[in-house]
Amino acid sequence: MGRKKLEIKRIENKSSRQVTFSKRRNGLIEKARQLSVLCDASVALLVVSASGKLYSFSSGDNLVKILDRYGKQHADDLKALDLQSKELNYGSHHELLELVESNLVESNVNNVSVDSLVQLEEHLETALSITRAKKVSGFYNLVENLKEKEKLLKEENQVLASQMETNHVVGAEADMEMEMSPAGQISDNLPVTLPLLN
Amino acid sequence: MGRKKLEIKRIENKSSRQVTFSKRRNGLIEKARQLSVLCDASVALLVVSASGKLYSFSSGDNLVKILDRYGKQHADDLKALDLQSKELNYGSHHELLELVESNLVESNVNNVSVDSLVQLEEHLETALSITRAKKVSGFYNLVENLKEKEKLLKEENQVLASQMETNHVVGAEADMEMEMSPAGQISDNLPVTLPLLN
DNA sequence: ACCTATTCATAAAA
DNA sequence: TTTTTATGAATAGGT
Repeated sequence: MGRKKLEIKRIENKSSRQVTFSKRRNGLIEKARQLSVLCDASVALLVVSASGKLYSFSSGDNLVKILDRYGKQHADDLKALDLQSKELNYGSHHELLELVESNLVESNVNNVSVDSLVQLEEHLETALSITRAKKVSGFYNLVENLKEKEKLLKEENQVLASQMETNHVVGAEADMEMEMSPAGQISDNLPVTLPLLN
Repeated sequence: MGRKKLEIKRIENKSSRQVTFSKRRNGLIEKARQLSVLCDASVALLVVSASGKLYSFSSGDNLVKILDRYGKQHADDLKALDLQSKELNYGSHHELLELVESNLVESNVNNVSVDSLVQLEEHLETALSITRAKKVSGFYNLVENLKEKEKLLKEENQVLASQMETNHVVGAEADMEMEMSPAGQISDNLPVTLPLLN
């Protein structure tokens, strides 16, 4: 939207690249803000210039809230995982965040040593790691359980199948169709409308 | 930039808010892409709709490095989830971490303003959020697949069981032990050393 | 930074 | 949702 149409490829001229970056970055951040306001959405935007400077926007709610919000969509699954109440402990995490915020506010943007900030950051990271690790292990447990169930069900199928074969021999009657369907493949052809077992 | 000037405040009409969200979200993501290409910048954008859907863009693309960093022990699982190539894009996250580290080291623990540290912390949080959100959604997919498998296998069991019953009637022979083991309990007594099925 | 000619994004309507 | 179209916004190139 300028004097000329600009191809979307890396701008070679360094100074105009710099200028464009500056302009478009501001525009992008403003657009992000507008989207969050107009549509009541959570938006987080992060831009790192080629020279390494960082710029960002994040809609009112801090990122913890954004995550929570994303999580609510899957509340039922989380409930199923039983991760929401006891295993996960957002308490300390949250307290840390508050601590950081209040410290930074009270300090009036100075007075706090860089060292203590670094320490706070480390604490934050630790809290995040713990939280994350617990969540991940919860997922892994769920997945393990499901895999185990799957395995057992397949074995059960196996048993039933051979049982049937025995009956075949004894009863001298056969259902050829069944023998054409090895246990490992039957599932692919099953109708999806059969009633579920417990 | 439409037929009318739009005030930047929450759009009350639900359907036009939805439409606007859809359009502006696309526009924002496209702008983010353009900025990253034109100016050789790293950009990460995360949007969560009011209804909880997650949309994101991120410009980096060195997933392999992140995998190393994130933990080799999870590499296989991520591979199994098929998250490593397209869906997940940990590039910017990794770059950010490196950036933060180098910034903090180079600055010799002073010289960095509190503000910029705060900003760095926010950026880190953002990167973590994006990474986490994507990982979580990957897990959900895996879990869904496994549940579906489980369902099909149970149905298969049902079919086999009723098939057996039919044979029973025809063959007039029964294996009492089997009838003592309802499907739901067999699993508890199975050895855990059996080879895993595919 | 500021200035405009242009191109782009998008509000409203379908 | 997607398309169309009229119009307001963003911005490329200059100063």
